[in-house]
Amino acid sequence: MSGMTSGGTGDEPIVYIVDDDDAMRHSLEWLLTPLGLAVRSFASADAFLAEHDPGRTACLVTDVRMPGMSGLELHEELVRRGAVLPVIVISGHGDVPMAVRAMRTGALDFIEKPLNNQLLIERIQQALRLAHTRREETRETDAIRARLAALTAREREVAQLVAAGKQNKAIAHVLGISLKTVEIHRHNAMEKMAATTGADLARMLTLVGGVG
Amino acid sequence: MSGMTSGGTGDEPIVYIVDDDDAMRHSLEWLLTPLGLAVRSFASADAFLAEHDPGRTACLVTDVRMPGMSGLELHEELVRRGAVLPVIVISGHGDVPMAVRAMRTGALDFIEKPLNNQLLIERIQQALRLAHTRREETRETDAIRARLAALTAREREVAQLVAAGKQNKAIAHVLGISLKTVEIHRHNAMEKMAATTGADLARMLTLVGGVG
DNA sequence: AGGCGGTTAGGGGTTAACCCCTAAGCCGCG
DNA sequence: CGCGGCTTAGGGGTTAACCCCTAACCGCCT
Repeated sequence: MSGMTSGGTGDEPIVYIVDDDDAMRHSLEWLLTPLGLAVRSFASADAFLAEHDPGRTACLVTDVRMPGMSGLELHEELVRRGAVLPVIVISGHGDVPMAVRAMRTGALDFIEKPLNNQLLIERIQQALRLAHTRREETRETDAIRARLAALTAREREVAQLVAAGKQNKAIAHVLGISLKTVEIHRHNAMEKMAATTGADLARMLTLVGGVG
Repeated sequence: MSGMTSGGTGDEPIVYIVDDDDAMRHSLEWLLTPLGLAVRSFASADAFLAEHDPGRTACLVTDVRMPGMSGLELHEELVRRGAVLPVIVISGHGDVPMAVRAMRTGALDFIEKPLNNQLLIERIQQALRLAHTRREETRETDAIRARLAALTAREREVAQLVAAGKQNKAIAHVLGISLKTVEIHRHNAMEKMAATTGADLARMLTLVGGVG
């Protein structure tokens, strides 16, 4: 469930900025762009949610206090949506409970204004590295999921039983079909999944959560 | 690397309290004990580090400001030591950076004084549930590690190659020994590891990080 | 010196996995 | 209606895995 949105090759990392304050957005753009970072900024959480590309290697820098949806609510909404992009929350009038809430939601950091530019840049670079790592980690599982989706229903059933270490005979008994048929499905599944051995198949399915 | 300390059966969860303020410690004891919770309190981080049982299902409630090692330093030291117990940090004079630091270190929560007893109890119960879950998760891997340690060097080598999906013939070639010998080691390894199939073995070794 | 655990190796047989080929019934789509 | 994809199934052969038994060599400890 990641990385299969917006097929473009746009793989350079991007920094999303969400802040209702025009001056702050521009100031951040002026700070980050010279570093060779791609920046895309939004004046509201809704604008960000509507227009950003969830499939991209990116991080988000969001202010807390904004008209409409707050930065914290935006963060929580992203988590609800299963987003994986690292989030840095900034705030002009933050307090401890607010910071704790942001961190519990999974923010990489909660930074108070006035911003320490050096610290912010460091965090953003850390966030992008993290985004890249997560992307790498999901790359293989995405490929596996894609191949898994190409299996027929029967092949998937057989594949799961194979991955569980059952032998063909047992699988045939469980599914109420012939040993020969199991061998066919097993072979097709292994081929479609590009698995060399049964252990390979098992590894792939557990990576994807095929056991449940 | 967990749960193999202090062999006692003491499996009822315990709440560790670290605070230099006698009144606060006693107040927490009086709050928690009536709930049926085992409580053990310490007046300093050093005392806690010296006397607590790292193998136990437990959580830690620690104040930040204390003579000697602070609560944050204690938390960081525990993380360095690979501890897995959930930590709740409480503070009378906390600020945002302090809260962020605690949360980044992995605290479950950072709570300001005066304490909201109901909230604290809730968090402690959540922490103990989490500790229990983590313990369950490490229980199997601990058992696997123990069985793995009972293998001879040769058996471990063979087991890893088996788990990698290699067939006996290939393993024999790699190790420069006879197919027969591989079969013996394989059989012994499977028996000692209580694995029914090669896939089982693979699962165990990856759980323990046997591939890395 | 004898015993014990680890490593090595073979004989011989059974079962399971894998490979190639054929083939039939079913269902949807052009 | 025929074609293709999915599922079903068998024949027949090769290879690999698994099981039981014997047996040698080495190092270490009693």
